[in-house]
Amino acid sequence: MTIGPPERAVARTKVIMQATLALAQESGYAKLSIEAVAARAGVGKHTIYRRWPSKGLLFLDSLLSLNEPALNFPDTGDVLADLRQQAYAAVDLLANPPWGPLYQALVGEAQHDPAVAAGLGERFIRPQTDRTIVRLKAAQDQGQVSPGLDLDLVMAILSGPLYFRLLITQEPMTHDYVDRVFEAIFTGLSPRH
Amino acid sequence: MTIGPPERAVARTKVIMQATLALAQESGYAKLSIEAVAARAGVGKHTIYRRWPSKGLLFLDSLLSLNEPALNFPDTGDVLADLRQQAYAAVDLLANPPWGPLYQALVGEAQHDPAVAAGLGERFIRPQTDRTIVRLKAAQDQGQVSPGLDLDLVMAILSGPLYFRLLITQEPMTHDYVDRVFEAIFTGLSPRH
Amino acid sequence: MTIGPPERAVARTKVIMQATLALAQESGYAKLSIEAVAARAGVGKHTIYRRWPSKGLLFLDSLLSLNEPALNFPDTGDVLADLRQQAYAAVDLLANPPWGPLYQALVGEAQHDPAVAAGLGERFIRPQTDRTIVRLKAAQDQGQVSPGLDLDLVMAILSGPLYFRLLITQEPMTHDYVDRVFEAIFTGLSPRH
Amino acid sequence: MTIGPPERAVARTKVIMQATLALAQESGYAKLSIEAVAARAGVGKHTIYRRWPSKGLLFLDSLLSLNEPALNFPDTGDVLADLRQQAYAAVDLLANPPWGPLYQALVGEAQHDPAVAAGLGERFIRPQTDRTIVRLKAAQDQGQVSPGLDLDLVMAILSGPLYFRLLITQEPMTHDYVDRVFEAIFTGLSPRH
DNA sequence: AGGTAACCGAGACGGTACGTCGCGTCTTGTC
DNA sequence: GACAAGACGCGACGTACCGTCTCGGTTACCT
Repeated sequence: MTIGPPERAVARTKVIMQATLALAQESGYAKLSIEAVAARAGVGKHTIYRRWPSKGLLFLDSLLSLNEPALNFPDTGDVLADLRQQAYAAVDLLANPPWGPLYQALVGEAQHDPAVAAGLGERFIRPQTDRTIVRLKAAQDQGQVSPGLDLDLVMAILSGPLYFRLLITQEPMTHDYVDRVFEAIFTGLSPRH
Repeated sequence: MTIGPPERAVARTKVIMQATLALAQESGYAKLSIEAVAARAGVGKHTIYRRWPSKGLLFLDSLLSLNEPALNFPDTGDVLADLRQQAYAAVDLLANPPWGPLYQALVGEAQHDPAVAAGLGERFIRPQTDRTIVRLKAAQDQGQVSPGLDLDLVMAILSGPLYFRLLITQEPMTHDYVDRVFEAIFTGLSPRH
Repeated sequence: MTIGPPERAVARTKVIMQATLALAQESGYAKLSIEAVAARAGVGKHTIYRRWPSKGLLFLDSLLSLNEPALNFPDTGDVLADLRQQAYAAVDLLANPPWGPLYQALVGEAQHDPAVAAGLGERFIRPQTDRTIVRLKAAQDQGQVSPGLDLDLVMAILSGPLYFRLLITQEPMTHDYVDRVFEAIFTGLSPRH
Repeated sequence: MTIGPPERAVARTKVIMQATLALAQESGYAKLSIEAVAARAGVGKHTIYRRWPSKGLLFLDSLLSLNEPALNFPDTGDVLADLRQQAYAAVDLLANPPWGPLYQALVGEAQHDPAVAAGLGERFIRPQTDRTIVRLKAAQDQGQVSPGLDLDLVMAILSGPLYFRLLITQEPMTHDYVDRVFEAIFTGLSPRH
């Protein structure tokens, strides 16, 4: 006896998401077309255009509809270990299908379409970052992290090398890579460390 | 009796590059079309297809044809200061038109087109990285950098946060941001530093 | 305690007719759409489809709902003069808005849609013709018209040139044209007449 | 060694005409679509739009590309007999497939689209009329037709009843009908004739 | 100097997809 | 319980580019 959006609409949305993901995985985002999504979903094109203004935002929604395997944000008391766990989880997600290639394409699209960039930022990056920052804040309160440190900056420093690998060098991301990044950053780059 | 590439071909290539850049700056890479480039350049479409196999590679070439303001890679003996200078130069380039938005679009395209990714890697990222590594190697030899350190990894750690800003959060990049990244990385994230 | 059609239904029909006519006059029959009629009339599309099976028949009804200015069919005893009066009246109707262009469009639609052709024949042409034939019959009885003559044929001969002008040459129809047609037909085409 | 339009273009035009006629005969003009013509002709839609601005004009051209079986315009010296022959020929053409239904649809379209009306007038009606008028002029010179008579008007009077039948009552057109029209017009409608 | 081959602009061409419109059918929720 | 509002599958619209393909009209090179 709850009130909400008509079930029909929900069902359409769902089938469209699935068709989008299926086609994106089969042929890649570049060859994805709204026409093909509509055909695959057994849906009129207008039903898609009614919900999404562009291919990019459709794709963003469909990717986010894959309920991410709950990137865990543990708090064991050891902030370094916890961050490493988060990084492992992120790598596990981004280095493997289906997320990996799709996410890469999504970030690519964000460079062409400001609306996608905004959506990606608000709906994926920001929440993800916030949860990391919660952990960092706790560590900061316990004196494990420099008091005045900009925690968004820490996020950028920890994530940056991963994105560099995903997007720029496009080499495989592994736990080992995470380990080496962490070691370099936290053990220090200078010989005296 | 000079030997070299036919001058006309060179001239044509040049006008195509210029047309590509002009259109990309006016309307953005997403709306760029080979059709429009040909029209703007006063050139047959075939003349473009003869030289470039795809829009992405045409765009890559045209961007690289902007002789980058020679990112300088100084060696003053102070490796940290030199790296910072490099970062400043990179930010000056990437944070401002025309390079900034165009480069962002190029990296975006590299996510959709492996050929662009390869070209970008070989012709821009790799050389850039190599020159940085030369400087790091020198520092390493002088004992200013940990002996066993993977210098490609250092590059990733230094560049990563900048790319994160450029591509993910899409916030403005400034010298101040570089300073804060360097301070966090080299002064250390833990309170004891 | 009166018996009759529900008044609300009548009212709704009326507003639909008006909307149809208004749109047809504004944009022409070709651009008329049931969608637009419903919107203009402030009525659900279903309400229209419940009453009319096609755009053509809706338009036919709406045109006939304009109570034609009672084409008069006089009987003054002079059949030629009376027919001429009828022709004048027809021209007055068909040569001027709103009837003129709308009727022309309706006849056009009748060429594409047999249902419209049938409706037009039964509900406009046939009654009109019948009333003319009544007058002709009287004249025939009085010996003013050849006894064996097919009066439907006479109708075709008198109307034909008017329709030719309306539909084929699409030149303006005037009383003068009627006069010239009548003179040629009744005075005769050969010089001996 | 003549100069003219490229053969390829001529060939395309021809195959498009044929596809248009085939589809129009199969499904009727109302259901004809440029999309379907393109598919049937094995041609891109743009190739059609490059040549014709509307479905109506495409159809007009395709109908006229059926080289009409040379409606003959004889001159035997007997103008009445010659006109009757012309009328027979017209009826033979318009009363039978393929011309009949297609021509009817074309005249219908002319009521919705001024461009079609103009084309029809200039490219079919006018030439047809002119040839009839040539015959009438000769008769007039020989004193078989009233000297001052508007010959366009004669054409309207002779054609009108045929078009009335084709378009309004939509009954079959036969030689017999022609005979009855001619008898009524030329023998006279009044009993004294 | 003339002949010929390569190159070029222009753009036609078969396609694919775009984003929009209207069809006729179907919910949904309101009055 | 009738009805406005409009979602829906569908088909077609007219447009934009794709990458390939003629088509003539210069170059520019080689006898």
